[in-house]
Amino acid sequence: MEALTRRQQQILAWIQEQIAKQGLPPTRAELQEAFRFRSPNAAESHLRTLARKGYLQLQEGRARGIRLMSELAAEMGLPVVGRVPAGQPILAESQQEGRLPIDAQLFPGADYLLRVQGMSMRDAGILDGDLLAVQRGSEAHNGQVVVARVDGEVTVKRWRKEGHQVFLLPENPDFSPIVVDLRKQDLRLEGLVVGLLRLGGL
Amino acid sequence: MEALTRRQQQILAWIQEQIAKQGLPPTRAELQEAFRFRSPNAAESHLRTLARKGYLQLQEGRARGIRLMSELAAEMGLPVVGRVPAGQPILAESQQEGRLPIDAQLFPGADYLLRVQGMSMRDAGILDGDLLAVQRGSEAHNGQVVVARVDGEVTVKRWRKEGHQVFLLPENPDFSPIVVDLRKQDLRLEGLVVGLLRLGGL
DNA sequence: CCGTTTACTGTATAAAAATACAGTTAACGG
DNA sequence: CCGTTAACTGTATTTTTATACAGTAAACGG
Repeated sequence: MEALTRRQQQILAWIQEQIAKQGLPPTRAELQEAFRFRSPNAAESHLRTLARKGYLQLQEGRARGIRLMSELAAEMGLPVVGRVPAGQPILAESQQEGRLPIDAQLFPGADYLLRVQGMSMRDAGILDGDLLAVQRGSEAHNGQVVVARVDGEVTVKRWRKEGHQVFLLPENPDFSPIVVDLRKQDLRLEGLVVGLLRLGGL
Repeated sequence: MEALTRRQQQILAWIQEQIAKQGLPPTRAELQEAFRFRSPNAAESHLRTLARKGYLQLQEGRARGIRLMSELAAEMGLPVVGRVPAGQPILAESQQEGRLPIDAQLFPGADYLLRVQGMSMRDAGILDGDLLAVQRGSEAHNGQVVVARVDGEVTVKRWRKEGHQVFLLPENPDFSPIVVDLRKQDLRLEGLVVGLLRLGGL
């Protein structure tokens, strides 16, 4: 996204503040008043610039027809990803079950929701069918619950790295740890689990 | 707050929907269009009525100057309830930790979020610190996970009723079932667990 | 150096939006 | 049964609001 000048940042920030405080986007005249412009066109052209740079959308002919893009993005919620076939990228359109209207602030940083299959993380309170909020990333600390891909298969496990070996630890004594030798096997860290959602009762 | 007629409820609901979907309160003309009124005054007088009854505020002379009352605004999302002292009602203001911006559609029917204390439901995937979405109600089927109050204490357990006895079953062998004889002891069913939310990684 | 962008002033005007006034019909409540 | 409220129709008239057009001055970028 194209960068903003200091003035443009001030104006965008003020618009965001107005929406938060007043519950309404401002008019050109209100923007003019707030910044002591002597011409409504100063407001108009700032809005056009912000729209051109992709920070907001203007709805023509509508009073207060200003829509922040951040607002639009937040409204889209998070995609829900189901079974991921070996080799397929996680966010492939074909794997998406849909979207859930989740506020971006709820799981900060989350990129998608992954439906859990199996009971290998049972003792960490992660059950079959649960939705995990996943933040994409390729680095993890030992002990974090991660989404990883070993030989094309996507799995959720606790991460432990020691030298050239990675241990993907289940949290269920019925399952065995997966040991990956990075010199011999392919391992890809897809992301970190940053939250969990279970819909419906038990 | 004064009650609304069915028509007024429809109109208020539509206004709320518009604000959520469009990011803007509607104009009189948009309300007229949506409900196929042949006069803008139909919209105007409905708005006045809703304002008079305290459901919204009209800012005169401002385009789209409709503001849902703070109570309604505050009621967006769900309240988060923490430790509930014996005897206190669950939704007592003093016990609320805050609110989380959760879309009503996410956990249909949920009235509040209850923070779990302890590990008695561990094997049902409910861990200490988790948030349970609770639907208030005083009836449960055997096998459902419920929020109940025994002798003033709030607890989360699996429900089983047999005649005049209720078994509140933990899901952790380290804990013992609570057996309540309805003829001798006080038991109140506070609600059903309809979802679970775990914020942050593990 | 010269074209482009930023950041405005100043003046107009058409369209959108709020809002007043005058009615009608049906239901509701005492 | 009669006053009141709800739920509208129909017409007008301001105010707000968006937005076009014509400029200016300074900064920026190659």
